[in-house]
Amino acid sequence: MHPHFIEHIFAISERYRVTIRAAIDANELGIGAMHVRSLTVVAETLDCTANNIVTKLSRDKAQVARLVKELLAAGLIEKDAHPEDKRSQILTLSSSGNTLMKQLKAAKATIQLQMTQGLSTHELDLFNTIAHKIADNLVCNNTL
Amino acid sequence: MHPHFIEHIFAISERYRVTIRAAIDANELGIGAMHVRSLTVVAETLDCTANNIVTKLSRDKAQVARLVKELLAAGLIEKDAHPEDKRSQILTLSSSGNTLMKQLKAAKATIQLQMTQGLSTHELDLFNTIAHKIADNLVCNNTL
DNA sequence: CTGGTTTAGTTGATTCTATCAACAAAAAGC
DNA sequence: GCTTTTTGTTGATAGAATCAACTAAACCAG
Repeated sequence: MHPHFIEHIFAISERYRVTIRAAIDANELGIGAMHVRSLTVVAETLDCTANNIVTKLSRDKAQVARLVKELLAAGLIEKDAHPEDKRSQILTLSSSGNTLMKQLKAAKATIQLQMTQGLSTHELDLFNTIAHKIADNLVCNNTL
Repeated sequence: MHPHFIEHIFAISERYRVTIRAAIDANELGIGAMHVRSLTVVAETLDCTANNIVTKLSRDKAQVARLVKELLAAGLIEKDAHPEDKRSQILTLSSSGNTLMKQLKAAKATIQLQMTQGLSTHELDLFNTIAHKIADNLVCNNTL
C-alpha cells in the first residue's frame, strides 16, 4: 500500500537532526540535538523537572539525567531546589541558555520554512494531525 | 504555526525503531533496525553494492561498510565479485536472509497496520505525499 | 602508456544516542 | 512505622553516526 512511507519519516527526522546539529555547531557548544530537545522542554515547561523531560520526550531517565548534567556543565541551565519535593530539582534556562534558545528558535524557523516549501497551510495541518495520530497509534504496544 | 510537528516525526521514527527491534529480537539475531533497512535495500536492488545502500539510505559509507560486515558475519547476505568492477562487490540475500526478510515483511505489515489505525486510505496517501515533499525539501542544504 | 583524479570500500577513532539494571533518598499510602 | 512508589543518579554496554586517513580499482586527459 504505502510500503516506504516510513522511509520518508526516517529521512525527515535524520535530516532535521543534522541541520539542527549544524546550527548548534555554528554556536560551538559541545551539545547535540537531544540536548536541544531537552532545553526546549525546559524552556516551555513551568517548574520543569528532569522527570518532565523524561515524559515529554519519552526518553530513558538515565539518558535524561546525563543530558541534564551536561547542560548544567555547559552552563545552559540551572538547578534549584524544589520547594515541595526534595527529590526533584527545578530546571531553568540560564541567561546563556536563553540566548541559545533564541538562536535555535531562529534556526528552527529557518528549517521549518525550508521543510514546508511548496506546501499549503491546509496540507501542513493535515500532515500534523495525521502524524500525531500515527505517533499515538505506536504508543506502548510491542505485541507483535 | 506548527511548532511541534517535528516531535511527531521523531516519535514515529523512534517508536517504529523500537517496535522493529522487538520483532528482530524475537528472532534472536544480533542485528538492529539499521541492518534491517540495509537488508531491505539489498533485497530490493538489482545487483546491489554497498554504495547503493549508502545512497539509498543516505548513510555514511563507513557505517555501511560495518553494517555489511555484520550482515555477512550473521550469514544474512553474501558477497560476490562484481563482473565489471573489481572495486565493488555484489550483495545478495542468503537463504536465511531471505527467510528473515519474509518474517520482517510480516512484522512491518503488522506495525503498518497498527500505525495506520483509524486513518483512511486517502489520508495516508496525502500523508505519504507530504512526507515525501518534506523529505525532499531537506535534502542537501545546511545553509543556515 | 603515464600520471592525476575520481570512485568504492575499509579501518580507526570518537561522539552521540539508547538501554538496562542497581541504587539512594524522599514522598506517599496504609 | 513500614512498605511501596516516585525521582533521580550511576555503571555498564550496545547501537548509530561522523570524520579522517587510506587502499585499490577505474577513469580520463594528454
